[in-house]
Amino acid sequence: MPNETWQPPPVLLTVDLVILTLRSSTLHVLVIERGIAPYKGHWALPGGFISDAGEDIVDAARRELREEADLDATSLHLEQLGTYGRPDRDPRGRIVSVAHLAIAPGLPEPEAGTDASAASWCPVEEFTSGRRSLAFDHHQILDDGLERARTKIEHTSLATAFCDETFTITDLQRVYEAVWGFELDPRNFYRKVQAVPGFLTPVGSDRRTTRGRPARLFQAGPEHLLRPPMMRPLPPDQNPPTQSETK
Amino acid sequence: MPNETWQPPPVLLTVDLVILTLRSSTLHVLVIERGIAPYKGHWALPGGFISDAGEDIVDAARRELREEADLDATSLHLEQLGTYGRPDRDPRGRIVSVAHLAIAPGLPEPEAGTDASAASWCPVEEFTSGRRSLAFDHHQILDDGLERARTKIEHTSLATAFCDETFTITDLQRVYEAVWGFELDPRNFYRKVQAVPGFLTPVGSDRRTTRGRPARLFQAGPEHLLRPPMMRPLPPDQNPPTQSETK
DNA sequence: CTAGCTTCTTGTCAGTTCAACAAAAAGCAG
DNA sequence: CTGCTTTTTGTTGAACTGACAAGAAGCTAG
Repeated sequence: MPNETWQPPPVLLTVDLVILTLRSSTLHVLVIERGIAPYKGHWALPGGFISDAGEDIVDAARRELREEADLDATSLHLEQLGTYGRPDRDPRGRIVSVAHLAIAPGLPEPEAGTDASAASWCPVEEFTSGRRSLAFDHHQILDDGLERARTKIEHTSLATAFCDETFTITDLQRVYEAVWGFELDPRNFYRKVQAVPGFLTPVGSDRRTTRGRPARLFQAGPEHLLRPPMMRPLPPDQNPPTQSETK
Repeated sequence: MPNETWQPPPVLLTVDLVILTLRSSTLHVLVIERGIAPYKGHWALPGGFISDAGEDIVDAARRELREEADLDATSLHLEQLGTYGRPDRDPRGRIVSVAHLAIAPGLPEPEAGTDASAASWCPVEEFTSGRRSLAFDHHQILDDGLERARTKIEHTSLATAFCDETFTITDLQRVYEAVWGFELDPRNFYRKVQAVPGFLTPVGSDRRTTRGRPARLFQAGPEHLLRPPMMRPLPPDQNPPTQSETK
């Protein structure tokens, strides 16, 4: 019970970033090699302290995005993921981190930031498989970010955030396949995405070609919520009882 | 750029709670009348400061749930909603709040807690309609909590958290209707929920009755993710173009 | 104790969607 | 032109959806 003299204990606030992108059809996350203690020399998610008492949290996330990844937050998707405050998560003391999820299209190779000795894109599979590990509770944060991405591309247009301004339907399919981790039928995918009102806007008869038949170009449509959603099939180990079988 | 002497600014951390329940088929939220400044005498969401530097955030939420609402957190749904840290959100200074969403079944009339002069269930419609207002940015938090509930009962079993241990399918339908704000066909609803594998487990031939034919009793099943999801129909103002019309 | 009322449960049926596969279209390389 | 790749359009049977009818199982009133 708080008495008259009790004062709430102050904590230090950081932002951490799960920045995802697609490189050669594989899902990558941006990680840094820590240049300072604790966990010096280990891999970690980019992030840092709130810079001053007047800085909004999302502004801090945007700033770190710029400082540590040289990415412009105005052009890419950024959302709050969750707040991680286990008392023992940081050996320096009570440090609470507001994690964010960022989705970036394409490519630019990142540069080392202020307190990171190296920053690089790494396939997420390196971490989910356990081959590489992350400092602090960043493994948990990454898992939560991936799960958020997996479920959110089901019923929102988030997948378009992985693509450039204009893209083909096959480009979009690569996003779904990389995030979900299995392949989809191109013919059914092709019609399904176009059947969702407001998901995609065709950009005038423009096309682009590499090897096969040229593909139509689209851009993200006005609708953020996908109805009907792009439901991923259940894992193949489950035998889904159909409504008729159940009766 | 942080120099050698720079120290991250400490902030004060609070937890706030959006506690939802159903009373006579209407969605209610628990609000308190603030007993202390700021906003003394205004309505607000229950919440409070982290009690000490070693308290985990979710533990703080559980504690506030007990202190301010006399609810046992072990038996009800509690999840993190989001973190609100606009620099000007609290006139006392830089106070960051980790909001949580709690779902409670039924009934007990709450009692006034430590720094709340009154606590009571209030229909959410009072706030969403603008008839009543909330202190701080709690209106935003409530809106976010409601939206989270609306979308989450679509593809998770969250709706069962509004019900008692055992419940009828009509009970469950009332939850969906209250949260979504419109009525559903009982006959289609009846079969739809039972067609989702793992959503409901029938409890042995038990029944219960008030006026009509006795209804079967169920309890929450083992599955947390609903496949297929309980999709709400789109708002009636939209004319959904069918796939065949689109072609 | 039967008629009527309420609520729960099962049936039915047409329109729509979905997944799997075939096939056509459109470019390029040789 | 022939073959190869990739994109786009068709087809088809099974499954799901939403709207509604009808039966089942209690209670209450007369």
